[in-house]
Amino acid sequence: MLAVQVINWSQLELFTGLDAVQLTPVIASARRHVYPAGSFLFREGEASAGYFALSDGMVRLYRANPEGRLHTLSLLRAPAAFNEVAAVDGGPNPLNALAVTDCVAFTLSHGSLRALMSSESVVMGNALKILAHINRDTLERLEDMTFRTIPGRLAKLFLHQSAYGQHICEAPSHLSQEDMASILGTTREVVGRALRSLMTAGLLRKQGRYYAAADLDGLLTLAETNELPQKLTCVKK
Amino acid sequence: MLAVQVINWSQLELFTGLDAVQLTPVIASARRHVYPAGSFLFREGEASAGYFALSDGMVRLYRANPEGRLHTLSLLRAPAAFNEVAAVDGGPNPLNALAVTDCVAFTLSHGSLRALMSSESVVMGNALKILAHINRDTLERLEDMTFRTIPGRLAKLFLHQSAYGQHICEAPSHLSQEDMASILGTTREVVGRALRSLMTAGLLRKQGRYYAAADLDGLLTLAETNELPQKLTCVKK
DNA sequence: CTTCAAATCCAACAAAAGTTCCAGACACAC
DNA sequence: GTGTGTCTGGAACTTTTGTTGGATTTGAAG
Repeated sequence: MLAVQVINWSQLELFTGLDAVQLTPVIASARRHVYPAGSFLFREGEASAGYFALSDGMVRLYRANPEGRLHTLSLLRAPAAFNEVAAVDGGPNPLNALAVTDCVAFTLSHGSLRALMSSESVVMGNALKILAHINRDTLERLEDMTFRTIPGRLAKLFLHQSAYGQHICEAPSHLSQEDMASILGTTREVVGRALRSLMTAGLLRKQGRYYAAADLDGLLTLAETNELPQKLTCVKK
Repeated sequence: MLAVQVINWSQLELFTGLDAVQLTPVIASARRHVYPAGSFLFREGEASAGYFALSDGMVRLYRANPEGRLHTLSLLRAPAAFNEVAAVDGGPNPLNALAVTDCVAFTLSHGSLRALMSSESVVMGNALKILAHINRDTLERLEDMTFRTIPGRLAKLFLHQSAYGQHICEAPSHLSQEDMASILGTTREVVGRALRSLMTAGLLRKQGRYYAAADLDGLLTLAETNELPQKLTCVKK
């Protein structure tokens, strides 16, 4: 942590297409922040914290209900960017952002971003693409919650070829049951049960402490139909 | 239907702030379409149908699962606009759009919209606001599905002071149980049960054929906590 | 090696949601 | 009127999910 944390602005989606000169005002208006593990980068409902570019560490974006159950929308590892919605419209942050590890982030206020967007229309175009993309992802999450059972969602999580996009940085095998539960919007016990049933059905197998996908076709079927695929007892004959 | 259907472009959120001159290319690139009741304006997954401005009729935006259950995201009455996400990024339509009644709509292709946005940065700025807003709404829907029980969601639907935003054009009292079910992401029977239990709890009452909100505080409590509020048997003493 | 905290396993139970079924009510066309 | 289709009311049942509680394993720290 002694090394000065830097960030490659031009590889953030919001600033792709800008040359070194155009990036100067971006860098000038960014502010660097450090967050110890367990602290909040910002909270849901608070005034817009602006655009966040994470240069080091890991962050959880989530919502919580009054009883304390979490719904983790994203689990991000640097480099990553988030809070684009509130950065763009200046409204309250839609999510809580918690530092899972010690973090370093560069931020741009809503005002700075607006200025940058109006002087560089490339940035505004990038923002448009980003928001459209977030929209599609959120809608997919909504569909999962509406139509998929928990084993189905779990299967989808294990398929993970960006099934949950860049929103979840870890392979599910390295997530705790608690984390999987909060990603799937349920509780730890239910995830444990689902893991066991997927294993006895042969879709997952245990590698050491962790589960690994064992039958990709089966997982896909489960994710799409909510049904465990029928074993073909006689494939040929 | 003999009258030529027109539309006031400048009162659409995407084109607010444009004067008559600036609106000329918008009008020039728009195309008028007529859809009979029961037909599709566009389908989920198909190539971007572009931006839709509904000038007459009523449209349902929904997703369906393989078993045929519907999730209605919006039920819109003219004037209204939709499919902004696919119009902006040119990707496939995220939802199905079905004409509930005979409809007239004006459309802008992804290409035309892109051209308009690059020549009039006001339009791009408006698009940005719209996408951010849709995002917040979708996220709220997601939270509802994650944390709220069906009676809770139903209570929220009845509160309806834009609880479901401009996405649902009818007051819940005029929606069929089937429609409410597809808005809440469940089935007709479950909605019927929830309606009865809300009525016996005194939160709704029946006015003729329809249900009406009877206890706004109670509905609010239910929507927020998933618990029927405790009747205070002795308020003063 | 011992000890502690966290993560896991597992069973039994409770509650919520989904399903199936059928009987009325109502609206509209004939 | 009579039929026909849609919408509603409601019971009984199944499945899924949530909850509780205790036993066991694991990994890291001492």
